[in-house]
Amino acid sequence: MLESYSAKEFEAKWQKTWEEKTVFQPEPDERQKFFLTIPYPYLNGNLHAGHTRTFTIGDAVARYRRMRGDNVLFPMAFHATGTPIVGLSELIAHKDPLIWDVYTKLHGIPEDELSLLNTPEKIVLYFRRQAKAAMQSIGYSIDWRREFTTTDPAYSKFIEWQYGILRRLDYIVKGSHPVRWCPHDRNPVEDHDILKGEDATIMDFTLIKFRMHDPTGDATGDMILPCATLRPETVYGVVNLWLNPDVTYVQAKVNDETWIVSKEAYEKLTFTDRKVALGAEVSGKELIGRTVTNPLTGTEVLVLPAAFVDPDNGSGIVMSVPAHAPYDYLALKDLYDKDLSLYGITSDLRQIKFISLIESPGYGEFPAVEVVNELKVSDQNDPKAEEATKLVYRREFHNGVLKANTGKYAGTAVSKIKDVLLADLIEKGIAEVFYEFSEKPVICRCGTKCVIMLVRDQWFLEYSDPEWKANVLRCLANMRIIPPEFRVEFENKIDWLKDKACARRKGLGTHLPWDKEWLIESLGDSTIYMAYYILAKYVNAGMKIDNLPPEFFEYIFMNNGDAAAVAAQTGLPQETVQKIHDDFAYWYPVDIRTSGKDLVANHLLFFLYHHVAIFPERLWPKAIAVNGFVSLEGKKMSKSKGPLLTLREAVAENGADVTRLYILGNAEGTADVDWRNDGVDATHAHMERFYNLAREILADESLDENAEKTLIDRWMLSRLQRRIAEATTAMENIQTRRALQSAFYLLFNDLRWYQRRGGKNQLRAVLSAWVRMMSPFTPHVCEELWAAGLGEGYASLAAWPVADEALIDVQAEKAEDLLERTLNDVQEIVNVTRAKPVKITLYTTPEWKREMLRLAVGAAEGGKLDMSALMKAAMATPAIAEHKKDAPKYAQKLAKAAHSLSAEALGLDEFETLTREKAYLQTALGVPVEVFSADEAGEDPKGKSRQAEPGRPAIYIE
RNA sequence: GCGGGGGUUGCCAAGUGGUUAAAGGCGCAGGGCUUAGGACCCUGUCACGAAGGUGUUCGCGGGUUCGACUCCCGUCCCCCGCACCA
Repeated sequence: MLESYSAKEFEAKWQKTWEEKTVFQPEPDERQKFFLTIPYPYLNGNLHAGHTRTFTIGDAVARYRRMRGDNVLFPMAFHATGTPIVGLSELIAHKDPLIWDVYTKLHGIPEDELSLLNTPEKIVLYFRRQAKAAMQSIGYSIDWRREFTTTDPAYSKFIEWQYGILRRLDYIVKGSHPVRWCPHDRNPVEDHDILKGEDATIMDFTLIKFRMHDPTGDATGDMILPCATLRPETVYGVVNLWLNPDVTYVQAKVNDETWIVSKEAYEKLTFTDRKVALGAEVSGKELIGRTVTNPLTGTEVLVLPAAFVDPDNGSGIVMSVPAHAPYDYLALKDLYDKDLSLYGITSDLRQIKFISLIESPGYGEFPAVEVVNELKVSDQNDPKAEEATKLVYRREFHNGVLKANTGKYAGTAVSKIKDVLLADLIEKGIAEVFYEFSEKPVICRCGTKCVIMLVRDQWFLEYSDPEWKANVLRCLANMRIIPPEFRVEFENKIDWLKDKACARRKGLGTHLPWDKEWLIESLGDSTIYMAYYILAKYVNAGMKIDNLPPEFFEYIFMNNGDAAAVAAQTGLPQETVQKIHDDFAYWYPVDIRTSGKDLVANHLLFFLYHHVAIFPERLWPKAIAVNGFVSLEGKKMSKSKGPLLTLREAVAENGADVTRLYILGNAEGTADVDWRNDGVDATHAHMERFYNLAREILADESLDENAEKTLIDRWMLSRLQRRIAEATTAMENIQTRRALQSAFYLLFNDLRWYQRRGGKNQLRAVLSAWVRMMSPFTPHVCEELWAAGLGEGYASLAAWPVADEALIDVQAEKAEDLLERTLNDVQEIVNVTRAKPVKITLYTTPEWKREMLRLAVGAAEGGKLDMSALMKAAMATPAIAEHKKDAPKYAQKLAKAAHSLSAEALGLDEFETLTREKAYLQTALGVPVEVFSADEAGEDPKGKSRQAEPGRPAIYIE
């Protein structure tokens, strides 16, 4: 009896062996090096199936490269800088019920352990241990001598050095930017801090400053009525202003001006960089009926009442452009027959002429009017007014062009005008920017309504710098991007990237060396840390670098200076300094970084930016591979809401190899893997079959590899070469699914056919290649099998098989094809006729049809076949001429298929093949089988032999 | 809205101009394995068909072509990213 597939036992055994025998701890040598990195995980929870996918892809690639003879460095570390861990420790300390649930149920942490994690340090330590154990439990070939955490003091030293360089290069500048802000917490809010309004984005409105003259005539008494708009160009079409008569407005000192805005708007202004002071309240009613001056056109317009004006949106004052804005048109229309004398308005509002300023195809003068009529919007309170607004906005934005009445902007596309105009208006002092949420309200987890805060004197990484950008694009152009269609995505994102705030007040991390109040933002400290892996080995071995000067780093990483000088300055042995320097020179640059696709627009971009800024071109990264996510039974995984599958759970339930095989075999590239239990079970069953078959082969002492190779032996070896070639190509392109299809599933089927056809002597040779091909994917079971008699050393270090062209045997493959096709044809006839055959006769093609096919293939051109020419040639061929009765019919058939004619079928002696395999055919069909050539058909009761064609024997079933 | 990816036979998923009714897996059905089997092996799985055939399919609607799942145009739907957050 065979031992059963006991993954748990031997997986642990091999993991221990790898570690004890330091199998994956590379040192520089004469081999080609390969440095592979994967973004380290953030330590605010356990590793889950998403991490598992990215890491396992990386591990498979590392193992594959290793087996191809490269000296592979695959290190791993842990990310802890930033704010979430601090927040988490507080929530755990307070036993926040939601967090408690998430971490006990989803992350599977026992309550007593969780309750101890009440400081950031304890969390980091705990999850670091968990993560490492999880990674070891799935068998990653990581060099753990190099692990570190981003909160290590030595790492901080490295980050300080890096930021010193960036500062020196003038890539770090000061500026201000708007953030979502919680007034209660006095802190920016992140997505996961938000209770409601998570999708809200910050939109920049233009405030256009309409001027209300002081009735006393003193210009210093003028007041500003700022109108917030997303379409500043429409200032040319303003015919009145809207105020809500039921809203309380306030006067406010804003810098040196007096503004009138809604109370809500005033509150928002206090969070901007303006100097503000609250003045008297003033009701909307009082202002209605006054006139104001359009600051751009100088036109005087009336302030009118409208209910749609929301005091909590913009300034609470709206400019009215009825030609292009449905709400404005509707509100004005609503006033036509109203008595407005209580506002002192007696003029006929119908006299107000609309001003059209945008030309767009499909619309006339007043698109707003047209759309309102088209959608039958009744009034400003009709929900359809919203739809009408969006419709006009969309069409005008994309297709609209400014008309002559916009002066120097005439002819500009609406889509291009905003930034230009805004800059001009600001320059003229008649407009300002005002930030507003796209969705409201936005509520912080503490229950407070969030505002937009303008953070001043913030440190920025100047990613918009044109030269820096150009260098990153150049770096990208020389890189390999996998999958290739993601290259354009990278290009777009580089183009789009703006300056990024790189310092924070809160959280874990490294202080800015020149401004200690600030902590370096955590994405910014994770950009060139792959270089630090080289150093980490020495730090872990006891070297102290906490007080090392920049010169040390300069020498190690930039080759500036010399070992002797650095040794003298630092007190380190010169040998050590030299060794680290040489290690770095050997291992760098990064040969490939594999990552989830969520990091494309942030981390991976910064990774390129910082490498380009700091390192010389020869040390820029060589390749990036991007992969998709993992979903669970079709549902998106969520760390905070579930469902969640942790790496440890997956391995505990299914074993390391099955987990790896499933995750690598079910999707590749940016497609998501769907983790489904029935699929995992099926993978488990396959794994077991593989193991059992392999054990059977290993136990079979009758195999004689040196016996003369039969057709089926040659076929098997031929197929094996093809599978090797396919899997190799796939692995070169990091297509794990495709690689596994060939290396595992299809090869499995090939082997089944081989055995079914009586093959056996090559089983061991096939198994040897098979186990080696599977080793990057399912390393434990492969070690187990390898050690059971396939070879010396470790499967992990054995040579990846190389396809041997000489073993590709086209004849053997064609013969097997013919056999399989013939069996299928017989089967089909049997199915259709529902006959119970007692004897089957096969007739292989007559020679003249082969001649005819040969002629036709030669004569076919551009998918066409000239029948008369073919027949002429045919009749000139004696072998065909003898069959002139049947020849035209066959020629016709060939002509019909002219576009796909192939000489394929001519390369095989079908009669010889089928005769030789008669015994197998009889076994497979279960009845006696006779084989004739149609040229000597013998007894042919139904004349079936006439149907025989090249590649397709005629069949007669009795 | 912008950018990227995608919609294939019950499900997952290959396939980018002809050898494709369309790989492989799962599921399902039938048979075998001389007790059982959720183990293994074989067969079938779009429809019709008493001779290997024919018909209809690849989100939807058009077009190019001798020929399209594959190319072009339009349209609908789904997923990811849009930042200061890891």
